Amino acid sequence: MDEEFKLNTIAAADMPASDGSVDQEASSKHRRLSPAQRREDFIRKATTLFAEEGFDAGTRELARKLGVTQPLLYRYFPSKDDLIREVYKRVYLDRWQPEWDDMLGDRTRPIRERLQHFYDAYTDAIFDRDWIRIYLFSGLKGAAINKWYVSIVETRILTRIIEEYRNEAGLPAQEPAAAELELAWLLHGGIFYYGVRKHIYDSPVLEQKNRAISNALDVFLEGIASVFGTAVKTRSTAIRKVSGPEGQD
Amino acid sequence: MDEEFKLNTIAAADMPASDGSVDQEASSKHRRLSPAQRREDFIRKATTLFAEEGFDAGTRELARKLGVTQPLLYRYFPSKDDLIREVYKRVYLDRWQPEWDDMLGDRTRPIRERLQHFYDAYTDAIFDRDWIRIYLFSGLKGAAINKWYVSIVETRILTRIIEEYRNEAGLPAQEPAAAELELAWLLHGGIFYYGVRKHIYDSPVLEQKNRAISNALDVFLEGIASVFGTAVKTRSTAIRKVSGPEGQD
DNA sequence: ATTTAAATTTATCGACCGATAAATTAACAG
DNA sequence: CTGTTAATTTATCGGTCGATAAATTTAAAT
Repeated sequence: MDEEFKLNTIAAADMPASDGSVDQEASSKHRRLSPAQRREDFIRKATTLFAEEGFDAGTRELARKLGVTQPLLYRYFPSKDDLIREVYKRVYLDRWQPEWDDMLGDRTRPIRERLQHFYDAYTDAIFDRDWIRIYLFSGLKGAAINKWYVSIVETRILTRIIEEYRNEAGLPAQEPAAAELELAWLLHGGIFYYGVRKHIYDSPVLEQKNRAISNALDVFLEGIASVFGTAVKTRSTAIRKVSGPEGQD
Repeated sequence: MDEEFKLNTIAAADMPASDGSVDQEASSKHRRLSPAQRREDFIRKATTLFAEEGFDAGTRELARKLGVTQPLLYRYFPSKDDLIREVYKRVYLDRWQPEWDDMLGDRTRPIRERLQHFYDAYTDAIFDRDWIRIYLFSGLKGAAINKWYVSIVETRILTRIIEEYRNEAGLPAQEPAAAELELAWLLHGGIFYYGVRKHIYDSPVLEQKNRAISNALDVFLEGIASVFGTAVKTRSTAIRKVSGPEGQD
């Protein structure tokens, strides 16, 4: 893990969409694009192609989807691996929102509210077919950036969740124990798996994502309160029933 | 999902191991194996090869690992896809233990004990590098057997967990609501993700798997007890601290 | 020892892969 | 309209893929 990665600091670049299956545009036969635009299109289409078929998808199919020929790719990227690396960057780096760091640590608000706010926003960003499939494909490939990102999740999200919980519960501040981190992984992995079921298994999930998260947080916070032997005001609403579509309160 | 799958009913076949990187055996140059043994070797080695490199791994590399030539494969399998289907069967069907069904429904024991027993056994079977990687690779490929298995998890494990919890908590028996099932997925996915971190991300996890499961069950059962507005004796041990390696009780 | 059946290898095919070089053509400057 | 630059295409190479056919070799039967 020598290569250095750096999380997004500003909003991702916003360029024209061009999402159709074969981009032949309106006008004549061979339209010319600016190098920046063409390069952007390659990365964009490569992301969705690799997300669907894996990184073994062919460069010819990619070119076909862009309505260009295959060798053109090599005017913008020295090799297919370089293209893949650019896709990694888009997925892993550009989608991270700097404000997420602040959301979890904002002690002016109760932790329950912070967690809901964070996971609503975080899953809005990552529960995306392209993102989650590229994430798993790259994980299976053993890509360095995947391992790096896992460590980021641990330090910037999970460690913080434990720290903030201990603070709110009046427990002494300390480095989270391995077993405590593992509990944070339980929550995080449980929520993440919602996205896996939806976009990898193509399985039906509870339609209201925020409901699923809300219930998950209730269970988690009430659960660790009991397990830690501490009490913390956690529930967002009055105790009634598991809030789902059938009991629309 | 027209193809019918059938879960294992008896223990998986037990044939000689042959795990070395290149099986050239002791004796002479070209050893001949019985068709059954050779076929078995192909499936076995294909499982670990595909688990590592995905289903795009070449048939020549597979043959090389077995110390035979590539066309020999086609004497035992009509096509590579047929070999892959056999691998699927081994992973998805043969590892399922029929007794798991009974474990969760055995009302002579408290639900906490049943859950620990089940997840200890279940994860012993599936937290295996070959299993979990083949599982995700096939999921990403959209294999029918993967979707089928997800439905099996839902009906045979998660639905039952909710039913048994409701029973133990004295709640009226009823078809689990979608939001309740989603909570069971939270537990299941959280536990499953332990295996993903270990075998897909190659990330360090809490060494004692049963500890991680035990803590997960404590949080889950205490949590839903609060959320459901019910109380159920759940803790396995006295309330002390999150049981981890540091507080070895 | 000879014969026979089948397990295994050698040789090869057509398709596709990533990549390179050279020819072409669109767009723009004057 | 002409000339120049570079975006794009055409043509192609060497390698690998899954798969097939034919030759070979092992092992067992007689």
